[in-house]
Amino acid sequence: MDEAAPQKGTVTQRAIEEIKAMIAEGRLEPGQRLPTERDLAARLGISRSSMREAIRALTVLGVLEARHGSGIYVTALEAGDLLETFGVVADLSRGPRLVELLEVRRILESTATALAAARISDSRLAAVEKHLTAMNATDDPEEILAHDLAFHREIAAAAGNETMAAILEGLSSRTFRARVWRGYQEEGAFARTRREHAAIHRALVARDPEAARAAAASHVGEVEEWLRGQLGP
Amino acid sequence: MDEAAPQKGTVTQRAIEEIKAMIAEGRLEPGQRLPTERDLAARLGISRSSMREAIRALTVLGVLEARHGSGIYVTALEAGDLLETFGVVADLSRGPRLVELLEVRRILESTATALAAARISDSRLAAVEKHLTAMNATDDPEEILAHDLAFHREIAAAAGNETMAAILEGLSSRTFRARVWRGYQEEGAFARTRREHAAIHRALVARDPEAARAAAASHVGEVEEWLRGQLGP
DNA sequence: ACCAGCGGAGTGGTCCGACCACTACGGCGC
DNA sequence: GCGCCGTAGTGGTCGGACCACTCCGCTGGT
Repeated sequence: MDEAAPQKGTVTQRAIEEIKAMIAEGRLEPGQRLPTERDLAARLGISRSSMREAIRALTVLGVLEARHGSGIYVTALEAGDLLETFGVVADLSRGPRLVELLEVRRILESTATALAAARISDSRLAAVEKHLTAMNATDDPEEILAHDLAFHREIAAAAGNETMAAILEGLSSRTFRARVWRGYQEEGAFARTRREHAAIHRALVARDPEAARAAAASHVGEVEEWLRGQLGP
Repeated sequence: MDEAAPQKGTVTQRAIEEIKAMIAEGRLEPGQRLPTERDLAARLGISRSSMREAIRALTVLGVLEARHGSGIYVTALEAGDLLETFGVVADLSRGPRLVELLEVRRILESTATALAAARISDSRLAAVEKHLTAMNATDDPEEILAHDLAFHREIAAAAGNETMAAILEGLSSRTFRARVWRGYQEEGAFARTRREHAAIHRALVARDPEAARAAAASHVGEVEEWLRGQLGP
């Protein structure tokens, strides 16, 4: 009955909510240092072990950062910090869920590319071009993949929405791309990939959002369709 | 037994990666039960405390589920399980990042609504209608919000992409909506919201994807613009 | 006066052992 | 055969000890 100060679930869970609330309410600013583990534990009346579990959980979520010997700090709370865990989703997903993730990526990537076409700066466009040529100049799959990722990363950054860029980054996490990519490229899709990348680049140079959207959607859609085919039969 | 290998970072981090790898490689299936904390700790040659921190972290990420007195289990690894942490991002974001999140929502929600227009079943359409009328039949903001959330949730579910639905769910988490909603509706936006919801519903009934896309984009876009205005001047 | 080096205080990281709270299961009594 | 109950085993919590690292002020030399 006394809902005032009951123990909801585990004490660790309570500690997590407590710290989250402190940040949400502005009692803790990004970059600020927290009291020591021992202090925090004492304040909430729990053991240091339980408090450590709470801190560790928030560390993994990208909310806190523990510096050995120095203290615990709130991260900058940038999109990248918080959405890093998105990569875990991509890494652990399989089967139909992979297709769904690619569908989400197709939607976001096409929009991001369209925005980039309208906003991209000349210097950034040069960076995109650099990765495009580097990608076509080598046969090492590992290197190609790296430039492929950088190619799309530059475009996402040019769209001007850090949150979207962070999500796309997670959807292109190394292991995710590696798993899908390997099989896809084994079927001689290199040439097609090159054409698609070239098309995206042309649309960016032409500052043509709709062409960029179509090219990006088609690019991701090709992989999506291939993967869908892998699952069915 | 003794891994002469170098210890990358903390032992807890290593344990987290280890368990994640077990799942990614299929050594652990969804729903399967893990060895006991004491066992796992012994296998990796670390203390139970450190192993507990690893398990807690993965629990918060929605990868594992600990049942007191029973054991530790891998979750179903459904989109909802893994993307629950997405709500944390929404809750801790502020200022410009809120606008970015709304922009992402606008993109996904408009596409989801378009897909729903083409695929929605009659029974689900009836559910959407139910929430629409219930939303218009009350003046309690709390109740309106609840039906508003359910309205969009039904539509997202009808789009047939669980991953997208889970992301949208996170972007509409209670505290997120509550924070933005409150200010927005204070300015007498109820009438406008009703019109927009009605427009979305009409497009669904007409099975018109493009109309649905436009209506949804406009709906979210209105809030987005309002919020953008709140920040600037 | 200045600066390099050292050392100690304080922090997070790890480990241990004990106990509590809860669940599951099998045996006991009816 | 059924249901109750005890017990073994599990995760949850606690307190303390020690280690590894960082930071900063002090010391000693120049």
